[in-house]
Amino acid sequence: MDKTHSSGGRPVPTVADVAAAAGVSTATVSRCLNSPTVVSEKTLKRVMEAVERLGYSPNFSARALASNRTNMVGAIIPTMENAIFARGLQAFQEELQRHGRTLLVASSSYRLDLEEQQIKTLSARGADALLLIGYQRDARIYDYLEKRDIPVVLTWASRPDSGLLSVGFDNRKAMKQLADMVIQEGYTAIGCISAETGTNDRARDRVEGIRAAMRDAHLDPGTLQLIETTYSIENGEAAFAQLMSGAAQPEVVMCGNDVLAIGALKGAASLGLRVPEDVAITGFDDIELAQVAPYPLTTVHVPHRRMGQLAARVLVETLDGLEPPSVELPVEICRRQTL
Amino acid sequence: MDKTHSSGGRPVPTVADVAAAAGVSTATVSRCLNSPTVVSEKTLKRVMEAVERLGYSPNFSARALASNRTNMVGAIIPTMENAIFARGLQAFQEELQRHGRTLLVASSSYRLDLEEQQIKTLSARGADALLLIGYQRDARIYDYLEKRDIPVVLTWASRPDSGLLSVGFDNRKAMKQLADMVIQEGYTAIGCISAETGTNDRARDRVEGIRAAMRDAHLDPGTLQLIETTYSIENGEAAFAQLMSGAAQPEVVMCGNDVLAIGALKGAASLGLRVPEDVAITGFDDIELAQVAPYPLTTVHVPHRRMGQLAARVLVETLDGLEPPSVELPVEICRRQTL
DNA sequence: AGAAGAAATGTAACCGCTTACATTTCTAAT
DNA sequence: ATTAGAAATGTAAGCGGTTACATTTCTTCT
Repeated sequence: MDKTHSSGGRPVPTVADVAAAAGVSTATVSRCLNSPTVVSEKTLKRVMEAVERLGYSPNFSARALASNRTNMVGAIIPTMENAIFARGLQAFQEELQRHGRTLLVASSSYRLDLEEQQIKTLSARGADALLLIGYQRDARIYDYLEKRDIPVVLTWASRPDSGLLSVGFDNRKAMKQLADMVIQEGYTAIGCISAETGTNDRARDRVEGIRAAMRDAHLDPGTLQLIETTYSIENGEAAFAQLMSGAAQPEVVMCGNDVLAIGALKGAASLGLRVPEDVAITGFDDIELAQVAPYPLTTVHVPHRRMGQLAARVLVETLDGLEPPSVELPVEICRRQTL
Repeated sequence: MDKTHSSGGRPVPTVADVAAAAGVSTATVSRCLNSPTVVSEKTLKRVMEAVERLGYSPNFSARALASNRTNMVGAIIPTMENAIFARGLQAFQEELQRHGRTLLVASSSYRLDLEEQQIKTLSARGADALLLIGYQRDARIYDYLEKRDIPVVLTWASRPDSGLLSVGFDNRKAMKQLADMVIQEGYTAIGCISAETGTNDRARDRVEGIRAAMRDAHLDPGTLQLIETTYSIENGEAAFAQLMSGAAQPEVVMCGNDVLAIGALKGAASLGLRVPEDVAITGFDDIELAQVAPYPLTTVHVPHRRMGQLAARVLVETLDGLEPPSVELPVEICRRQTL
């Protein structure tokens, strides 16, 4: 297929065509498009008319090659199926769009090896900058990105003293706050359903927050009944059933996220347990589901949208040569009916 | 900043470096990477070792410029916040990834003008192909894309006879099927909460499906009580309240999607109405929410994941020069407790 | 009017890769 | 051994922009 012609149409115009049409050099056309201020009013007008008339739009790859910037920003998230990531990503994308950048997406399925692969793919694809979730990954990856001058923003976590740019919140502190409240209410037999803590720093930090609260209250953190499973309502339900069938039934089940908590809630219903009278349940994230559930869920509200938006802003500023500081966003305990 | 050097590191290697290291020409290096079969076993090995040793990875923009393909596929969806799009997009992305393509994302916020702008942006960014939602848009856009040889797949709808490639389902038929069932159950006073039908062909077709069912059953489609609103639980609740406060209260409220239906369900609860005894409610999409709602929702199940995956497959095939046919996916009525 | 300096524009090298075409090397048949 | 044809490799011309540097055209001041 002849790539300069579409079926029966005329060739796609290039700078040279515009330059010829406007009677100027290609350099001037380029300047009109990229820094209109350095060009005279008159030529600008003439060139822009030619651009309009020919329906010219600059070839992206050529521009990227010559200027060494793609204006694309990559995001690597575990999965868009999780509403929290979808929401954060949407806000991220909107803010990027506002700044003339385009979003490249890859997903890791919560696997560190796949994430590393995606990081390489997206940087090879020319992403100018990257958004990543959490902080846990091989140090060599950070080296690789630094060597390539690809700025990174970490989200969904906060590492103010790591030297890495982040826009997120403190998972440990947030969960500890919730656990403090739980313990304050008199609960001592605590169960926890978490995502896998081995490969997921957010999950690990949250569990750690519970343990810290227990220590503070002179409860033995060793008594925490922890079940790790993967993200789904069904798994939450199964884990809940398992917890409640153990020797020492917990009085409260703290879940690593709302989806697992909804599963626990379903589990309680099918075991005929009243919530919170027989067993209290808490979540994390405050997704839409949390408020619509049979019992409105007590959970931790995370400002996902704001996080995505700020992450974009911070990256764009970095690309513009500034050095914006990391941001730690506040979270809020939402006490509803399950505790 | 010196782009060939990172802070203190060595320059990023190019084909020329690899060629020199392996003692071959740049053409041979390129061939090793792109069509290893035409190169001799021995040189291939030598070149790949050099690639490995130098940590070479081809410059994306240069490759795109020279070969006129970016291996990026764009998707323009209303918003990722809607779980159905997030889910479909995730499947789309996974399948693209499997075929060595990367996903570019833009969002239109359900606005046709923004969508058009995004289409232009993504094609200017070099997207090799595009996924779009629905079929309603200016004919000139299809011309534009055809002129640029950018294949498109339409999803979330089915237009077998339009000449456009689509992987989707028939919204009208699906909703009619549900409405047939509703009418079969003896309901005649029908209300409907829909997304805006003016700019959303899926919404329009679904409402049309209800009307068609009414006509078939000799009910006057003019009696359909329709409220249009935008996507959110709150709006669904408000619309429901409005419907029920009218002179002729509907016996059943059919909603354009599950989110609106959940809102209606909340509305019913706060009005003290029993579902389905006092008023029946139906949804559309079968998102997770539908099964967890206070009353499990009667709705239409749409195979979002499968749609996203097939859309990717069809686009990749098209890019590979094949001419895959459009696909119309079956939907399934999920009768649960709200009807 | 003439000169100095600023502003606008032009020239052409370069970005890193692919690929058409030319050349060399190998294979196998005469 | 020779040679035609196939296979492997090399040469170099783009791809379509950007931008450093050179040149021309304005201003403005003496």
